[in-house]
Amino acid sequence: MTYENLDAKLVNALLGDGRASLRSLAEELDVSVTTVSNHLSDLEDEGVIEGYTPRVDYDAVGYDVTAVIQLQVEGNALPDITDTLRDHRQMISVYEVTGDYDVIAIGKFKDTDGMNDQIKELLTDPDIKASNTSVVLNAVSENEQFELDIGEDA
Amino acid sequence: MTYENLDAKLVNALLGDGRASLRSLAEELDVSVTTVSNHLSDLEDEGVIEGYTPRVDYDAVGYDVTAVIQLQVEGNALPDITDTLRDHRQMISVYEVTGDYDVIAIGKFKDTDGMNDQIKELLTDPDIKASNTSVVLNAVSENEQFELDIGEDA
DNA sequence: CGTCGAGATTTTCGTACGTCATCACGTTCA
DNA sequence: TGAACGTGATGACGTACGAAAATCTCGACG
Repeated sequence: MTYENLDAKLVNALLGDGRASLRSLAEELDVSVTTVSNHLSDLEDEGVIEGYTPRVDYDAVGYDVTAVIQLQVEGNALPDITDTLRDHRQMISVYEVTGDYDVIAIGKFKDTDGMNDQIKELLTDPDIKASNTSVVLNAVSENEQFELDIGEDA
Repeated sequence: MTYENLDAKLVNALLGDGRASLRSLAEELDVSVTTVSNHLSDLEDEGVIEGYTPRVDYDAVGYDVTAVIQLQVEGNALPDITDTLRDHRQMISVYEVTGDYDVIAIGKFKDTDGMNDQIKELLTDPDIKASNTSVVLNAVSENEQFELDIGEDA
């Protein structure tokens, strides 16, 4: 075939417009609609593309405060803590990490009061040994998805 | 009308499937296609929905390492640092924050060597007074977008 | 050891059909 | 008065299917 890395190009094109039609993608990549359809199905089956979402501006709907919460946790309680955090719907990312703290979580809140209430509630857990909360003053970039190198795919 | 919060429901439905057709959305929300089309256009114009993207599993394409980088920066150099970080394509989030550090950035890398190289390069900047890198052992959840309360919209 | 080619496999393509998005219009309902 | 609705027309869209092209496999031959 004429295209070495159609899959990567396809992902990159979709990163530009996640609702682009198969036809417009086909034209952009200079292949047939069928080929786009086949490759896209494959990418979805392989799990490279896990789904599609709108990019919601939470600021615009009243979630004005973002916070980065770092926790030191009793070792054996880690799964419980991370489960709890994940199930908090306003937690957008929860990471187990190396370093001074064991967990880093990022959450969004409607105001600092709501944030304080929720964080205080979390910290009642006796397995949390220490915590540190940083409030985001400015989200320079957030949840960016970068384009793939042409040459890498699944 | 019969629906108090069609906008929020519409956003939530799209969070479930960002490529859903207007017709399927209309059926799901029990309103007409015309209404869905109008509201969706409004949401996009208002900036509540900023666009659409595929959810790419970067693990599946070789970016196995995620790191959280915290920096202390000379005050007047902050804009330069955040600009530099944002322009690094592998940085998915860059926040200016309160607390012990001034900047928290989250990046994805193909391996720890690549990570070390990039981070070391960043830290050559004389305006960076201190830094702390945490490697993600387990991404419990990442870039989740939560559903809106029925009752809130733009 | 290199390469040749027939057959099998994979990939790409064009077509066709039913569905979809969009727009303009007038209507209904609170 | 404004928001939601229905209708109809038009061009675009997604998908299925078989044909065509490219690629791979592997034994045979020089």
